[in-house]
Amino acid sequence: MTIQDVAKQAKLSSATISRVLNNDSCVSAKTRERVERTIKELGYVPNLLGRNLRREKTNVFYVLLPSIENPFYSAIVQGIEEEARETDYSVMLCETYNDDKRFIKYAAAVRNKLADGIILVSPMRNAIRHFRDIPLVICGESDASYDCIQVDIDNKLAAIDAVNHLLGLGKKNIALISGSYASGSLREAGYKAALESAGLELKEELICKDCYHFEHGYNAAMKLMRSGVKVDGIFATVDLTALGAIRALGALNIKIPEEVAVIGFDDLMYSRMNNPSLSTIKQPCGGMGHESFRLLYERINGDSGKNNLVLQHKVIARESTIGSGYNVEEGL
Amino acid sequence: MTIQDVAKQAKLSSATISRVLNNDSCVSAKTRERVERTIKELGYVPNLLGRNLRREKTNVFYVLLPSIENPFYSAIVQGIEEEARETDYSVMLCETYNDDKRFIKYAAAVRNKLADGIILVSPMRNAIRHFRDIPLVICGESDASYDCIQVDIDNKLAAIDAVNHLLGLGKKNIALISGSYASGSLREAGYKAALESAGLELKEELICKDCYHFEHGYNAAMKLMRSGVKVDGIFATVDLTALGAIRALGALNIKIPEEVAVIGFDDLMYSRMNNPSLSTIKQPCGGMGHESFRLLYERINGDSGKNNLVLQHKVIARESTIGSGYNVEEGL
DNA sequence: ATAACGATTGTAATCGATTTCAATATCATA
DNA sequence: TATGATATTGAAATCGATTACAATCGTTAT
Repeated sequence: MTIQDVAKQAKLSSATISRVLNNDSCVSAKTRERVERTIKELGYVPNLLGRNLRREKTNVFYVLLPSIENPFYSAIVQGIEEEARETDYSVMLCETYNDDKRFIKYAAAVRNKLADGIILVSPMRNAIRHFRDIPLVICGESDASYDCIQVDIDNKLAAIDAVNHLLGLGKKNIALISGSYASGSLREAGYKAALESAGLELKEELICKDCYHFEHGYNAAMKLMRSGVKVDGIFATVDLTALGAIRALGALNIKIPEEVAVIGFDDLMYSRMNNPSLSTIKQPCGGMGHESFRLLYERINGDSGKNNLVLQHKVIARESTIGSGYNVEEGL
Repeated sequence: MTIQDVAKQAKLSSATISRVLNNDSCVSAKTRERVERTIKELGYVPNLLGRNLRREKTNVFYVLLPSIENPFYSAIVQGIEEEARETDYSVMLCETYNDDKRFIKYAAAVRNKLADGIILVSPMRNAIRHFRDIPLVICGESDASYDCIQVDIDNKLAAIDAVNHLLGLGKKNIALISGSYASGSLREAGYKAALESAGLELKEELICKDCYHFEHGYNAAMKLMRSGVKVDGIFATVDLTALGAIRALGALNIKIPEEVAVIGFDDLMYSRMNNPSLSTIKQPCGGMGHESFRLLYERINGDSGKNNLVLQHKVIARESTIGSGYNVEEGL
């Protein structure tokens, strides 16, 4: 069932069918109707390979993310999809597992004309080099040194806000549980800046690095609390490690937030479900998705100079810092 | 940069270049080498639109899932991707949000030759009809009435095992928190069967229906406990609602598992992180992914009769049923 | 030397759509 | 009626690869 079959059946040329399909140039109302009827009769659907080959365009974007396991990405993707729905573009999700082979493969797919561009969500630093020659937007984990369109929040400022929230509760011995990716470093910088502004001394023994997963946060908090150093607050640069830390504090029968207050970063779906619910920094994930799509779309369809965006974050105070002051049921 | 350019540069015909690209028929070692050198020199990559158009095959499978927000799917997808890596197939993830328009769109994409087949993960019952004429495997949420390849566990048996686990702990008043999708009904059937086998009376007031999210579980448990009915165990047909129930019990200062034991279904990543950690039924997600891919692959590349698979589930006992008998650190 | 054969390479058709350019139909005007 | 302008349609080239078939080359057997 091809456009030729439709043409034959309607006693027209394939050119005319194509014009109808594309609302193109001038086709008389009569023939247009005849064509549409025939198409419906035959149940014809255009072969997009043929079309895309001819048009040199697929109207598909790839969204590359490390893994769908991390629910933090879900809201970003949803934002992207919402925006895509307003256009004639489709979005395909691709897991990279931060594997170079995957990056190369998907970059090649764009060069091979299977997609028009890529939105790279939270990429590792070394991933960027594979995409230099490809329409690209980076969403999260941005870096001033990248020469491409980027959408992110101000991670340093957000970290300052998080630490200030703990300081505002009267905490003075605030530990950091951090990872060493691009925005991790910025958040660490924010932690240090906030302590300095408050006139507090920076203690190396309060800083735990290389923490990415629940277990890392658990172990880091265990070590901190058993080390004998005084700790009354913890800022974890991702919620996952904050949740691990809370679990460890619970195991040690330490009262949250009275003895130790905990704040995370990301606002995972599970952070409000946790017991105690986790205070955190909320990124405008939906907005980041929207803007990422929009910028890539504009980059490809004409009007766009390079355009980096910085969106606004928000402090979410829950039980892990303000205790019973937070109403669980209301939060649900 | 097309195959013609390579041909011109190497002073050969495009046919020969194509043969080299496809390890096809007989090309002399000398020319093969010359071609490969030229390809590398020019940095040529074949246009897959042209190739796929000619071959009438894309070597792409779509994996349709309701939303990546639910981390339960992540392990299935990972299994699919692992298996795909062993072949020359690519996998594209597509969110459906259980929206008919999405189903239609992706089914059309296969008819349009943008992909060769679809793995439908946990589809709603009404989704199937859009795919009747398309190479399809259903992964999870299977149903005897579907006429297509399916991979799943024995949901009824798994539910029986879950309830038996509670019964084994001496619980006698077991409530059900359930949703009404295909496997939800099977799990409900298992719940009833287990009670019957144990000679226990089925009490309608212990059954809460239409629960899918955390909030639903929370509200259901609240209602149960405040209703005055005696409850000493809860079986929730998905972990998300089990976690909600646990949160509610906590808010009511009810001791878990001494007063009420809770078991869920799915083994989300967060279930072991929860406080108390959640006992649950673990599905062999990776295996389901593997098998789904393999069956679709075989369906498309020849040797396959229809082939439905039932894989083995497992009971995971954690704090929410066996209390401190479960070692947290070990579980991490 | 030549026919026959296999190995290698080239020519041209093909996949299914779009689009340029040319051809025809339609209509108004002189 | 003839002319020109405009609206509508068709023929054929094109996108970039694959592949059936034909053509060429080198080698061996007669």
